[in-house]
Amino acid sequence: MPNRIDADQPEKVREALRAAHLYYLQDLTMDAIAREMHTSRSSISRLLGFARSTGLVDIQIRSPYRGSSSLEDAIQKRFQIATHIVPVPDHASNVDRLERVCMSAARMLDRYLDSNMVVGLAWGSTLTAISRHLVPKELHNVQFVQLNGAGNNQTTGIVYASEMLRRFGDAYSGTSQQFPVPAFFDDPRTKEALWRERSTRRVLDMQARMDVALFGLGSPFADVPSHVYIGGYLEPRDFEMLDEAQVVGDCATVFYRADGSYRDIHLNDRASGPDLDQLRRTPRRICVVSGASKVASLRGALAAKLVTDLVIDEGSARALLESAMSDIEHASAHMVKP
Amino acid sequence: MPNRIDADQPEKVREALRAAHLYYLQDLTMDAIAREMHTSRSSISRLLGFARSTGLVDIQIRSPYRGSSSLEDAIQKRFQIATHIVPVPDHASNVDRLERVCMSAARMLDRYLDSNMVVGLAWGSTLTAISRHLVPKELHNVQFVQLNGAGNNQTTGIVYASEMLRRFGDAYSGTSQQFPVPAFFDDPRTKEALWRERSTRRVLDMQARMDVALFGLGSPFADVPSHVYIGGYLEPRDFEMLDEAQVVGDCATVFYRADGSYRDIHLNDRASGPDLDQLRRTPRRICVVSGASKVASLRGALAAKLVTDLVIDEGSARALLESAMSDIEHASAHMVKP
DNA sequence: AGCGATCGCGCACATACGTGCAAGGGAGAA
DNA sequence: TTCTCCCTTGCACGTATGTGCGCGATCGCT
Repeated sequence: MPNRIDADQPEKVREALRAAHLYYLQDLTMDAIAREMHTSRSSISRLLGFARSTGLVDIQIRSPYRGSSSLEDAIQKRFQIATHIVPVPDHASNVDRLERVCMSAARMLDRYLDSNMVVGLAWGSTLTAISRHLVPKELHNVQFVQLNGAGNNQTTGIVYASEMLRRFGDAYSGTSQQFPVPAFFDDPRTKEALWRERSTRRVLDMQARMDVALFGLGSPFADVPSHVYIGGYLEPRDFEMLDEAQVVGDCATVFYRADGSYRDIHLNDRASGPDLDQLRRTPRRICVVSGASKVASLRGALAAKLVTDLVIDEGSARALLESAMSDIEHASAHMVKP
Repeated sequence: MPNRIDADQPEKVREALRAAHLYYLQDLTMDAIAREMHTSRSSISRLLGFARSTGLVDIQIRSPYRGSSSLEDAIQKRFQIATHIVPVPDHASNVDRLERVCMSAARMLDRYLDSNMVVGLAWGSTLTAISRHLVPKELHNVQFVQLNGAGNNQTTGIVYASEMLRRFGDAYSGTSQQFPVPAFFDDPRTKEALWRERSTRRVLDMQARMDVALFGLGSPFADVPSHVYIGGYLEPRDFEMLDEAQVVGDCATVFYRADGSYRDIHLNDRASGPDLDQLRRTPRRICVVSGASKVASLRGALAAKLVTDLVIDEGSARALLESAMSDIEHASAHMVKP
């Protein structure tokens, strides 16, 4: 868990900066720094840990302009989106994989955020995992807004959602706006009514003004199906409808098909997530995907043009490309013998 | 010494990026990375060293908006320049101090540089030291140009100057333009004549188009007097002239007084360095100073408005402020009893 | 093909680093 | 004032990391 935000202990921050400067810019050993700063080596070790975890020290990996991974390049070319591949061994468990992708995503996130931005956050296991690994950055007037409700008929889920929002707010000194509605309504008319309420409108307006949206994807076929599918949010007959409608996944509770279509999926009328047409007006839409079982869902999201920036584990990236390749083969096979 | 530039071994770079990602973004131990990458732990250690030294991993210290060091703030306010204080213990030797300031400066430098820039480099012990600690960064079409000649009546100094330029060029994939003239001419007319030559004009034109200038300062009073004063560049009667003219220091062989004046110092007619009026048209002028014995020189340079960004060791920064404070006291003492 | 030079790799050792634990010290409450 | 609680510090230990050295592979030259 990251240390408390730094604004309150100016003395400690100064010492941490000095130690960090000596360690990272002058290559001194902690021992030498301890002598210079008249304290023990272990205190310096802790001080440096503090400096890292509070973002005073910022460690970035920069791929020398796109020559880094041919996988990244290939996806970039094929789908026209910026991609970050997260190296994860193929034999890693799904939990491990998610954790590692989200840790990497969290640490790359500050490249995308800046002061005065409105940032939309989906609610789900991906976002929760990311929120645990954020590295603070000093920003002003950042607003985080929840994209989809978290409640179901058993729990409001609000504690988890608000915990996640709080962590984002803490890390970037921003404010956060909860969206205290159920993930899915039983009756679309309730949603319509609530959507006209001014308190709801405030959230929706904020969503409409987003500069960045951050989300994972759901997949009904995933080895670890997303919250949405197992949390008691949907009834058996809802699942049947999903099946009939050939849904391959969802983004913040809004469902889509393999070809990216979604407008005529009735379940979406009851979903709390943002209208995807509107989501697409957000300039940057960062999608974090972990696990090859989500590739079908991802392809749907890509077809729907929901994603501008993708963070994905290596194995899934490979699977994504392969599935795209085999499409082409099928297509051309289809063409040569009509 | 930094590793060779990375463009030539794409495989090694890819591995280094992967290792760096796993180490810095996912917090794995080198041991774990070695297992994932099927190699030995020591190879990973070396690979990470490579990644750091080639700038694939970029470690920055960010002061949370100006709350960092009150010294930095104070100098900022008093002299209207951006300042970076380098922490160095007071008892450090002059060589140590220079080395550490220059290492820090080198590692901060990439903040200032970008593609397509023209960068002027003075020639002296400060710049040579900086050049030894540069961290590479992938840029395009950067041009480095030498600001002052290096030759004297005993040696051309060209090998050292070109070595320094080469290191800059290597680190930022730029080209470099030497300035193969003596530091000081014996006869100002020779300089005038040479300055009309087209080959010289090319260099001077480039200097006129600089986006960034990087230089140390000379001081005739410094504990370790700068190259200029001990390298056999000046005759005994030149020193007398400096004394008479009340010179306190030089920037790239061009001398100035405590009040910042320099136009009427005749020695400057024979100097190879840039006209200071012209230097001041360069948008960013970064000055690196190490050692309190250069404070008088620095004050002259500040009075002449030669500096927009200052990198200085802590002790000297303190000395600079104190000297400025005592001026004010004297001034006000003068005012209360006229 | 044979030979030497050169490079990269892993081993093993020395050093540097992170962290549980107990003691010290300061702030707040009684 | 005194007691208590909590936070911070340094110690000691185990782990993680850096590096000199020797071996084997590779490349180029004759």
